[in-house]
Amino acid sequence: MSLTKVIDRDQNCSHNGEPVDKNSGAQQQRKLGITKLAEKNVISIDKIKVACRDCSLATLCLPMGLRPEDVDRLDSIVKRNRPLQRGDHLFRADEPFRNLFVVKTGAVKTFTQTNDGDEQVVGFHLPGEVLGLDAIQDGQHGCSARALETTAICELPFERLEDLSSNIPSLQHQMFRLLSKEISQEAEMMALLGRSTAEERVASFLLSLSDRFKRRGFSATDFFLSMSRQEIGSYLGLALETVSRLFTRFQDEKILKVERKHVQILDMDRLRAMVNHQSNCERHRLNPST
Amino acid sequence: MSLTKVIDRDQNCSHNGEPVDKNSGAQQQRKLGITKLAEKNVISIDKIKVACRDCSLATLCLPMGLRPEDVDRLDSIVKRNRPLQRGDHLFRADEPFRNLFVVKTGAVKTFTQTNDGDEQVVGFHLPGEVLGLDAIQDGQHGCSARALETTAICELPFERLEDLSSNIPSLQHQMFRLLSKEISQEAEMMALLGRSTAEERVASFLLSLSDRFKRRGFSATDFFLSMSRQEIGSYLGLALETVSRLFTRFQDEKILKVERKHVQILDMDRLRAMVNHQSNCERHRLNPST
DNA sequence: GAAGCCTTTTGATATAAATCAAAACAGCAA
DNA sequence: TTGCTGTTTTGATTTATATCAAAAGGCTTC
Repeated sequence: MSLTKVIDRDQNCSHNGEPVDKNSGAQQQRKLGITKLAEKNVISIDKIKVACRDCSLATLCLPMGLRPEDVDRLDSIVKRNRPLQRGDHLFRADEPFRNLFVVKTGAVKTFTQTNDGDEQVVGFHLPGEVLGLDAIQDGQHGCSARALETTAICELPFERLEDLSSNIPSLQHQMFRLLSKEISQEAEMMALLGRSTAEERVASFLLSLSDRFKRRGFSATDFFLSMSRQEIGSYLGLALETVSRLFTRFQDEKILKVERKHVQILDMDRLRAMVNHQSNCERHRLNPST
Repeated sequence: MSLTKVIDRDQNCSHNGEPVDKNSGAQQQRKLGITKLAEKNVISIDKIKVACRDCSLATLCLPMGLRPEDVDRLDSIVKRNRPLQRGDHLFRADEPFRNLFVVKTGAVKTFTQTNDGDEQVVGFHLPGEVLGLDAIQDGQHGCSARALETTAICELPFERLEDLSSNIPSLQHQMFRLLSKEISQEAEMMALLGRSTAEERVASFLLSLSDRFKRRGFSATDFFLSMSRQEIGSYLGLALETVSRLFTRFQDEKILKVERKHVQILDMDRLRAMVNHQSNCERHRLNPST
């Protein structure tokens, strides 16, 4: 039956479900046997329908900082549909905008079409992250969104959210913060794309994922990528081959252990150092004539 | 006296003052004689203090779409200080966030510091554009802002703006739209930086300026750049030499006429075509083997 | 109006990363 | 199992753009 299949895929494709005990790494998550799988199946279905007040993402997501009664009012407008399968569209560019979406479990990519027809990835979205913010402006989506793996979504009708915001100052404040956060993250990404080397971009990308996983209760050093090298490259403005080569190099340098989609960060400090110093020291070192 | 000097500089450095009659190009703006200058002086001082309801930017700026009485309520919280001189800071990165700023006349750049000490430009802001939106999130500015020329600013205490938003649903809506617009513009910029050639970036940049000038009542084809090649390059992720070379090339190809900061767009269509087709056709044409 | 400073242009060269190409590998279906 | 398909890795080559360098041109100051 299809719900079983959902969970089945979730187990096989990725790890980005509900936060797990921090001691159990991604490896172990993957190796859950059939018996556990059935058990988890039930849990997952429950969790998809869980109310905001009981949701483990409450500290990351929109309800953050709201009073319990306000969380319930917010909850009352949230729609929770059946999970998306890998490859399913959440929305498409040019569709009319009606809802904001929050990733509950799984992962989503957003992308636009380039002139030459292939896609340009503009973002990866993990549990607790909100999609559709760019569409408020002119009432239609500026990018498409697709599930990278089995993904549960909370849907927030924007008009109702606006009404609620008018009546709950702390929710309005939270909305402003949310939108502002998106702006400053994008600005950081612009700086990365405008200035950095391939090495720095890939290092930044990994650190960003690591950090986001950590905040969601996953391992910061051991995780699965739910996107392809192609998609990473598109997001970072690099060729997929460049991404692959850097993964290999980082592995050779004992900074990472990479096995296809499975990444382990072995030397977080050196990864961080790349982001901080690469653009000055490293670069100049290559031109000793100066 | 210093106010005279303000206007004086405004005349000499740039054109981005109040919208002018569309027939008078940037060239003519520059050539205003001393008599006109004095006259304009008075007008400008008036205009700096003009209320939202009488402001020529009302259709671009925050009051857009508000009822007149709500515009007045908004106006009541706006602070208007004396203009900034070229090079003056509007705010600095890491300063606490208290206000949003709207450019009234002039132009502002926002930038961050890179590791190696020099600045990375993250945006250019023309009249009617709002600054500081990225700082709502964590209460401090993530970038610095400096006037590129003599610049008048409206200052909006954010807390009071939030209160007002709670009470004026259409203002809240306008705020959401504003923040969302910033998000989608930044996403577009990310796509540009991630994918495009230098040619396409410079073409995009010029088209964006042209469009924004046009909406502000200035000429779309004849304007002064208030930023240096260095700053343009930093913003577009290019070396200043590359920017200069492309200006020269566009001039050779009769697409532009460039004389230092003065730019005239001679062939808008070809400029547009570059943005639309460069990344596919042009690029592939260079590898006829495929 | 000469001197000095900064910005811009132009030229020569180096290089990081893209592109092209093909092999290796993993996942899936029959 | 075997073959098929799509992804990833690895290698060879090309190229767009950065970097280095120096000249030219404006603007400011004395």
